[in-house]
Amino acid sequence: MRHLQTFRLIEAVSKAGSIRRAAEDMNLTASAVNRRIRNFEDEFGSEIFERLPRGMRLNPAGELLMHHIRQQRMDLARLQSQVADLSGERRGHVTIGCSQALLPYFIPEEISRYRREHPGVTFSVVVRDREQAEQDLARFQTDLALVFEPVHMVEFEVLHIIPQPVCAVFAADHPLAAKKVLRLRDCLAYPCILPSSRYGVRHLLEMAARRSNMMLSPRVETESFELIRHYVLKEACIGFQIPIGLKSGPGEPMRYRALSDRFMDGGNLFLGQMKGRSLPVASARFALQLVESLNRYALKELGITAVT
Amino acid sequence: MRHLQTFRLIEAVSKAGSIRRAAEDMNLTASAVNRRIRNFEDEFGSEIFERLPRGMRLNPAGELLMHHIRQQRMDLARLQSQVADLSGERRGHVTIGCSQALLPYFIPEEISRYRREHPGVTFSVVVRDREQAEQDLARFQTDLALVFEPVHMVEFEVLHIIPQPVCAVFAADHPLAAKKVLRLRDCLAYPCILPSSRYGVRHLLEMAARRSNMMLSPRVETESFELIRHYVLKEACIGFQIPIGLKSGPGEPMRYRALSDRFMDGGNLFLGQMKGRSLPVASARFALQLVESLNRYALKELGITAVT
DNA sequence: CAAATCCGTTGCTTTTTTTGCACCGGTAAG
DNA sequence: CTTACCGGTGCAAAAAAAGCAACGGATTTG
Repeated sequence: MRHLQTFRLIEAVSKAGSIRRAAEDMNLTASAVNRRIRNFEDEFGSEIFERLPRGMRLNPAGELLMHHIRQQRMDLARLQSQVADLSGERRGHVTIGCSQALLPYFIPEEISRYRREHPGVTFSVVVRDREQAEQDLARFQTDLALVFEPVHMVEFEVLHIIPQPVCAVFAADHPLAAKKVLRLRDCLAYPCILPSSRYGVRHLLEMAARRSNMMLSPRVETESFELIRHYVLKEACIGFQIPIGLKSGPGEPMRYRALSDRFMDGGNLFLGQMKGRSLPVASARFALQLVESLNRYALKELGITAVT
Repeated sequence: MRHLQTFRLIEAVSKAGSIRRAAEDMNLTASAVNRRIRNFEDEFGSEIFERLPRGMRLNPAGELLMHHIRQQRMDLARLQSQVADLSGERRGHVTIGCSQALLPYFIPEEISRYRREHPGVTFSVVVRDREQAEQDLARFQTDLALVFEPVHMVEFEVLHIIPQPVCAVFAADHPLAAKKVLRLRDCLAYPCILPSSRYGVRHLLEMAARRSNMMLSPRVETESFELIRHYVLKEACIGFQIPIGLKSGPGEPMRYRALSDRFMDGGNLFLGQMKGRSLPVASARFALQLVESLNRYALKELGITAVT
């Protein structure tokens, strides 16, 4: 869009850190970029960059402006989405940030189901840990976030919550498979593989271990939930995950069971958006579908009628 | 601001009803305006005007866009206000729509008090009945509205409420001045002067009259509260107003007393803004001061600690 | 029914704005 | 010191926008 060019330049400069680099990125000369920004600052009534000897950096006014720009851009996108919706054709693009646990079953199923009804809608799925997911929302880089135990920044608006206990994961022939009730202590008797510390599951495990005076000493520590799921099939060890990312059944080589331990808190899976934003039509509808599906899941798998 | 020129043109066309008239208003030729709008429609992805034989009119998409434009413009103004505030100098402009009753005492006092502390802030006061006041808010033409008994559209966000009983107003030498308790029936025994029907006071009076099987037959009907206040001094008749627009005291030639009648409901004075808007710094602070003052007023004059 | 009026639109020229290029002065690092 | 990189500026070229004049269509008016 033509009249937003100046905003794009400002963003480019703020990202590149200098006019010259930004100019290169945008296929312009430094002088053109320089002049546009100076003109804008004049009209705006205030400088928005600090001129450092090595380049430019947004000053506080610029930070405010940057937020306005992103907001404005998103508003425009939503508007266009509404207008497209007005003419009957349901088109649009949904960007969702979600944690790894949703990747194997939940998210693919949901997207495919949504696209079955609205083939004109496309999706971007970005995998983020709970902290990044919220930052992305605040920067308008995603429409929705579906994360386990978010850090709960102020700008996160919760659309739905379902509980997710921490589950132990092991091969079907593992000794623990015979036990009816699993405590953390039982699991730690065996070697284990854990997600790294920035994930919610690890956090909950650490807290439980501390409270019951135990130590977590993983054989393997990893960022990848997928690795965990596959690793427990190779070596007789215990992994930990949340149930929404797992599948049970007689044919599955893997078993899982929720930990039942008075020191072990369960976590929650949050669906949320940027506070106060009104989402594009497609994203809003997809969020509605997610809420409904999460409810159905909670009822079926957990026997719970979730709140909100 | 340069890059908003297209938006201004769109607004002008929508207001003027034709490209040619809009072009004249904006000191341009029709062809220039026409081309800008067509270009914008191309980029936007949808037509925003209906081409009628006698001119142009916004279509639904255009209406949505128009709202976006106004919102966006206001956001920018708020941003600039914030930035100005950042650099220490408190500057800005407050636009408030209010009903006539606030004009003689309340609003002048409040504005002058605010400006005593922040001389850099300027004000626009527009006098509106309750319906217009809310429309202005929705069109981002005012920041705040202070009105008696608004019609309560969905977009009105209430910032504060204080109750205001309907009061009878008469000359100090009027027979009613002797009575301790005033009922509507007492007043209607005398000739009266009433505000016209779109005002809240008249509305409440009508309802009370209907419920008690009486008729309102005003000698004079007027849009002007000021006229009412002065007229009761000339002819021995009764006017009706709300107390915040009245002044009592031994030196005053005029008396007023709240109607105490089981059929007569009191009304409320509402301070509100457009739902979901975040106001410019100056307007937000002024709203805060108004809330505080209204509270003080309610406590002192009405003996009430108001809610919210 | 025809003339007049008002509308949006378009080809072409002119004006204005924006960009590119070359270069300046200044700061920081090697 | 030299080198490299930075933001800023004067001037010419290029691109975008505006003005002008005219066209075709629809409505109103005489």
